[in-house]
Amino acid sequence: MSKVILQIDGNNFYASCEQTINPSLKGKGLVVLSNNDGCIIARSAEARKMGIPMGQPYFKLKNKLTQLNINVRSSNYELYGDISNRLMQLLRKNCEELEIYSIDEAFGTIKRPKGKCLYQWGKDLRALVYQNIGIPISIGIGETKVLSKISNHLAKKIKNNSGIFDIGIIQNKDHYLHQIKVGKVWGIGKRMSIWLKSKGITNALELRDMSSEQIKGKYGVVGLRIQNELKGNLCIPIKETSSEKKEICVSRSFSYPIDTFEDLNQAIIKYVLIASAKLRKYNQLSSAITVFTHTNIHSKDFFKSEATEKISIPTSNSRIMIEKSQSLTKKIFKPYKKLIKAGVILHKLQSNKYEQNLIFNSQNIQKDLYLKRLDNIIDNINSKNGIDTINWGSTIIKKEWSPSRKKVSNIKTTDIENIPIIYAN
DNA sequence: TCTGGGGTCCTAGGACCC
DNA sequence: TCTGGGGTCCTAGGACCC
Repeated sequence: MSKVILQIDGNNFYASCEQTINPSLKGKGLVVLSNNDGCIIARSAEARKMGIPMGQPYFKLKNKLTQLNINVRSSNYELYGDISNRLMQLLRKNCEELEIYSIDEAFGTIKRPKGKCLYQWGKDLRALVYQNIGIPISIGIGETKVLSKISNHLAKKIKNNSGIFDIGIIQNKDHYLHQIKVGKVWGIGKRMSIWLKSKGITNALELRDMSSEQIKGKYGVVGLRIQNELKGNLCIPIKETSSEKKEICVSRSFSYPIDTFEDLNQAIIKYVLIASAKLRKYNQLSSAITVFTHTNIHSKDFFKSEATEKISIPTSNSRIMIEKSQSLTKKIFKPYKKLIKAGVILHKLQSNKYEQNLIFNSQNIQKDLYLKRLDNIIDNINSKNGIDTINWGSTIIKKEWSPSRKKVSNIKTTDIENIPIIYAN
């Protein structure tokens, strides 16, 4: 028995989620848009076949989508998050280890009975997931993360293999690695691709067999690790327990450019509240906060601005965070700049297990406790009734610049009223 | 007119220390 | 006036991921 790495992901995840809660969309052209209905971030298989590209701005393709009769949805992250949780629970039951890598993707491990292909095992898991969650998945199997990623890619690419591929059982992998373009290898992005191509390296096979010295010289341990993984040596381990977050970022594009301090300030306060609520949810504290904003990145006079402040006593308290952010917002604001986006980053996160008390000032202890209780009450109410149910006075704002989601599916799996009814024959 | 949001890891270089 | 060598910690920024 030897351990193998599995790489499992939901096919066209956001589109599949929309199809699951609204089966009339199944088998049809469908795209899902990013926040603010900006870009296309997911496509059903049918939309893909019709030639709709990924990541393109919606406005450029609006007419084409209408012509082709393709359905359009704004993203509904509450729904996708809920389906993702259920998917991961099911995968965890069926793997020995599981690392949740993103909303639609996980790495797992299982033991391979000596010399045995895991095709049937994958086929059973796939059927189980489809039956319970309603989402089609692909399964890639290999000796390392990089190889299991390639396997998953082949699982999708090669027809008639039911979304499963096991490269780990193949002795001579050259034939398959040759088919994988170097830019498709996990960890090789745009920059590294350009450099590799300039050295005559165009596919995964050539990357595996190129000079280690050369890649190490240019990209250090990062490059070397990818090459080693291609050779079948495990260098990037499975991180089973979802390690604590290192930073939390909340940022949004506005529905139209803003240029007043008041608008920026209100946006930042709102993002600070969302970020500090997340921090409390993860039982963490932060000791540094950054706020940033910028104008349109595609414009000639692109302007960006950011500022950071340390927090001497790590906290997750909304009010303290708002106070800190206020001076930062003043720093980053510049008049007459057409700002299209702003955000907040909380960093230097730590567990709240060892939270320091304000031992030097008994009045502060009282105030601290009071603020914590207030945060808890607001969090509880908002988690049950929606993020905006109770808000701080400073965030009661004119809403026009808030990101727009015109085509959001109004069905939530978290709301019993919205659960689809299925009639048995 | 309109181009997402949220992360991680690594490295170089500065600040500081002895 | 001359001004070493080695170490750590922190930060900004690059590159990558989904």
